[in-house]
Amino acid sequence: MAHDKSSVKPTEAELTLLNILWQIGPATVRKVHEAVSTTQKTGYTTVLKILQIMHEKSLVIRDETNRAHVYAAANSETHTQSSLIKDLISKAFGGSTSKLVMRAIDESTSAEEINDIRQLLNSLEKEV
Amino acid sequence: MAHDKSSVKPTEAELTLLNILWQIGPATVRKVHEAVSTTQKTGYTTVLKILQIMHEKSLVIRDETNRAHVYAAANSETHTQSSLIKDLISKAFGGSTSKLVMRAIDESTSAEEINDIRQLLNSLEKEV
DNA sequence: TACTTGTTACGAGTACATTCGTAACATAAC
DNA sequence: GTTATGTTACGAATGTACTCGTAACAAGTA
Repeated sequence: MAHDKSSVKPTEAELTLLNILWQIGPATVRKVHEAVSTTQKTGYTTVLKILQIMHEKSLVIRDETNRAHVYAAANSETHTQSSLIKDLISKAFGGSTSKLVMRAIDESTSAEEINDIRQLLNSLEKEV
Repeated sequence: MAHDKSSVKPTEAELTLLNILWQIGPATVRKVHEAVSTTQKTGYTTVLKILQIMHEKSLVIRDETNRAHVYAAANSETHTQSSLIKDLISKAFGGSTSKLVMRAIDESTSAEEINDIRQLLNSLEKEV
């Protein structure tokens, strides 16, 4: 029950590795370590250990066919993003999605970003 | 430098207490504990200790005039919400605000919520 | 003054997150 | 078969979050 798939919130270090796995797809520890090393200085066994813990938590799946195990994210990026957003909405926005959206748009200084959001809204208007 | 005002991200327990302080305004430990007790079973000294830690981190300010100190959130709810959103955007949405907004809207099942967001978008369209 | 009440301060224990060194192991190269 | 290389597994150390019991203290009450 404790390590139920949907109830596990990845930690910060775990989220970093998930981002890499979503980007490059299933990968060995070595590949993940190479990728993470471009932005941080983290030891190889640290990456290994975190992936092992994530495996215990079912945050990743692991193919043990070859000697170098191949890790992959257990959940899609979309699914994880949704769950992180829901968590933030409930803890900091009183459960109100629209409040979060408004606050996010307040932060959006880039014109391109605003355009993206505007287009999204337009398509929403048409659908409903 | 470590406890610079803007760089401190409240922990989960801290955010719970901040929510209470934003709601009821400046309050003693007793008041905060009473409020938190309606939804959780947390000891009085636990609330006290967390408020003391938050004071060290400058997440709250404290009036020591009376024997029972009066605590208040150091930053506005809006400011804190913005900083939490920025954090999430950078860690789980590749820095893209619009991606977060889209994902948030995907989650928004309530018609009322969607209406709120639509109105927000309409006002945005007019402004720009 | 002694007692009761309510408060802050302190310290310790538990749990989790993160780090990495070392050992154990498998496989390939020689 | 021995060695070198690359891998996983294990365990320990550190730091942070959270919890609460107990002590110390302040102030009113009898």
